Formats: sequence, structure tokens, C-alpha cells
Amino acid sequence: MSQAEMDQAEVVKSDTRTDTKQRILDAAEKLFAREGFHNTSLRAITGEAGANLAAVNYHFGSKEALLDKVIARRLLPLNELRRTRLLRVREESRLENRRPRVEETLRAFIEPTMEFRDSEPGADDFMSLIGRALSEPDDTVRKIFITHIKSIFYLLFETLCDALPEICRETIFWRLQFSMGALSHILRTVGKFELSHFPEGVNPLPDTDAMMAMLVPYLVQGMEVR
Amino acid sequence: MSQAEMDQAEVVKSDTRTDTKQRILDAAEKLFAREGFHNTSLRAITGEAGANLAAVNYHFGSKEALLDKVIARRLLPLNELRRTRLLRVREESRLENRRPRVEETLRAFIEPTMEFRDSEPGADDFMSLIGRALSEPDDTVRKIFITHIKSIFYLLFETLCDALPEICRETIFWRLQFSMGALSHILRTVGKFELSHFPEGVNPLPDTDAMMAMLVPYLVQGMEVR
DNA sequence: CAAAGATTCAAACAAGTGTTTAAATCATTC
DNA sequence: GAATGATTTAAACACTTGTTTGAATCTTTG
Repeated sequence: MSQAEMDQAEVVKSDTRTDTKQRILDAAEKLFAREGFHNTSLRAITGEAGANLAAVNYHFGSKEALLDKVIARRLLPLNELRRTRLLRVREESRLENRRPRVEETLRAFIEPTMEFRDSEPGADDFMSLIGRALSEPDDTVRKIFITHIKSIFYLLFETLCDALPEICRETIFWRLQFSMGALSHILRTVGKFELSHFPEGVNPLPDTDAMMAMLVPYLVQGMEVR
Repeated sequence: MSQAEMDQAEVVKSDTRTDTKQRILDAAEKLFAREGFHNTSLRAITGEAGANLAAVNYHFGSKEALLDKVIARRLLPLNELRRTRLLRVREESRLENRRPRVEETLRAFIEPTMEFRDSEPGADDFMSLIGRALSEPDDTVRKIFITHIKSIFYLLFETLCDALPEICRETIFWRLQFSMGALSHILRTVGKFELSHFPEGVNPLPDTDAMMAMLVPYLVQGMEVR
């Protein structure tokens, strides 16, 4: 019985963990992020992980199932952080009998992303991966990502609607799309610019705090127009 | 002598135009935009164009050279429109002894994009293509795109710096990055959303004017923060 | 018409893809 | 220590990729 079949049958993982699965997940995360899903071969992944070519199909079932695990492994815990913070924003505003504030709402979504990025090793690669997920031409990556992001996105959207009752839902939706575009663009490009592309007097690599200090006011202003 | 060699030698194109080149360019634009560069095979392109497989290598030299032509064919005229409008903004502000306005500067860059999109058939596919160009993991597409967009981007950046002298260049640069992220996100996703992803009460398909009416104020507010 | 050159065509090329298989090895349990 | 099941391994599978080739066809020119 293969590992993939065991997982599908929801059998509890064996107590003696082989770390081959982990090494493959790490290698896949890194390569998917840097080269893209379709430009990364299973041979490249297993080579990087020091595993046999057949290991991916044995442990995960297929390349696509591997991608799902790569995304779910980090996105599910991250979304729990986001959900906790968004619910706290909603609860606090309710207790204080006021509306949620746009800034704290956006921060509740974005800050866990950035903290996550700096905390776990390899998470920066993961951020590039999900930063690109929405713009992947291929259905594979996009659909898997949307599956895992959908509910938290709706919670963010509804909280913003509560924060901005005078603005119609449609306008808020599209402004949120603009914001997601800006955020994902930064997530996938920061640290990837080539020096030659910077005008003089521009620091190529602001740290996370400096980036947040520029990004959040930009997004808040855009959301609150009028 | 192949067509590609003739082009390389800068020989004048034969007066008897085969439209095979055009059909290949159109098919490639469509497929690159919808499936991505690496997910599109030459067989798919030549099949769509009703041409022989070898036609791409004969007329363009390679798949990569074809991509360059696909991008250059539309981006060079588009950038000329943008340059003309940006230079007019600069000239008018100079004559009136004032600074350029952020809104007219951004419009000078964005409006030609949108008008272009609606004018020529196939241009909507092209917009998806360049909307994704910056986020392609692979160097191929990104480098070709950057080559053709660099100078107009600098002109836009410098004009914004003139418009916002009280804000440091670095901040303006990153806000412009946020704006480019928002713009490219919209360019590549509009019309591609799945209905099921829209919260209720949100119109899935605003037209170009409605989108501009939401996007421009959003970007202007973000650029002008503080 | 005939020569010349541009274009198309079918076929093959070498290389790379994800997946499967069956034997070999390892780990655990009785 | 033998048996059982999980894991690893090398090899092959069927398929797709971009590119090249040399002959066939079309177009233009002399």
C-alpha cells in the first residue's frame, strides 16, 4: 500500500516519520516558487530533495496532489491566524459599539502574512508562490489556491463592508481586488528585482517593517476614497 | 534563405505578404495570453493558425523570438501613445508654470492601455499577456517585457516625482509598484473571474469606463498619501 | 516557358515530461 | 530470526516538447 493510498484512506500517519515527505515538500515549495509549477520537473524536485524519482508519486499520488500539499501545509495555518485576528477586530468593534476600522481590518489580513514570511524558513519562497498563484495562467495552481483562500477572503470582504457602510459593496469589492493585486505583486517581486531596474536614489530592499509602513497607508487611503 | 534570416539581416519584407506570419502572431498572442508561454506548444499555435509546424521556426527563428514579436507588435505602438501623452502632461504643466497633477499623469499611462484594449481585436488577449508578464516565474517572458517597458516606466516615475516633490523618490517608487500591481492584476483577471467567486450584489463585469472610474481615484489617493 | 527563390510540408530528431512497475531494501512486529 | 509491510530503487513506459531537414510546392522574375 502506497503512502498516497494510506492518506486517501485517512489512515493515521505512521509514528516512524520518514522525512522524505518533508524534504520533497520543502524542495517542491522552493522550486515551484522560483521556477513555477509547470517549469519544475519531478526530477528536479526529487534531485533537490535527494529522493528517488518515484517518491513523489508514491508519497503524494501525483504532481498536482503534491502542489496541493505544498500550498495547504502553510496556507491553512496562516489563514487560521488571519481568521483569529479578523474575528477579534469584529468582536472588539462590536463590544465598543463602533464600526471596524479599515486599517486594523487590512492589518489583520496582511500582518500575519508578513510575520509568517519572516518566521519560518522557506516561508519566503512560499509567499512568492502564493503571490503568483492568482496570476498563474494555468488552472491547476489557481484553482487549488482559490479553494484554500476563498472563505477567509469573504470574511475580509464582509468586515470591510462593515467598516465602510457608506460605500457600496461593489466598489469595495473592486478596491479590495486592487489591494490584492498590489499585495501579491509585492509578495512575489520583492527581493527579485534586478538592481539595474531601480532608478537612482531608490533602496532595492526595504525590510518588512518598512514595506508595511508604505503599503498599509497606501491601501487604506485607496479603500477609503470619498 | 529563411524569413527569420531575412529579418535578422534587416532586408525589406517582400511586397507579396504572406499572411501566415500574421496568423501565427494572432494565434500565439491568443494562446500565450490564455495558456501562458510555456503551456503553449508550437503545435497548438500552428494548429490554431492553420500553418505547418515548421512555420514558426522558418518565419521567426524560434519560439522565444516569436514571443518577442508578439509583445513588440502591440507594446511599441502603445508605448508611443503613452509617451506622447506623458510628454504633453509635462509640457502643459511647464507652460502653466505648475507641477504635473498625479491624476493626469496616471491617466496618461493607463488610459491608452484601456483604449487600446477596446479598439483592436485581439488586444484584450494581449492585455492579459502583459498583465501577467511581470509575474511570470520564467525569465523569458519577464525579460522581454521589461526590455520594452523600461523607458516609458522611467518617464512615468520621473513625472510622478515632479508631481509630488514633497514625497521622497523611494516612497513614490514603491507606491508606483503597488499601483502597477493593482493595474496588472485587473488587466489579467477582469473577464476571467468565475461567477461563483463573486459575493452577492457584485457585478462581475464592469465595462472599461466603470473600471477606470473606480481604479483611477484609488491609485491617485494611494499615491498622494500624506 | 524556365530559372530562382520563397514558402510549405511531412517526417524525423534528441531531449524531457509524469507515471508505472517489479524487484530490492529497510523497519517493525510477532 | 522470520515474516510482514513500508519504503526505495532503477528501469521502462507512452507521450510531448522545440528544432532541423530535405524534398515538394508555390510565386515571382528573367
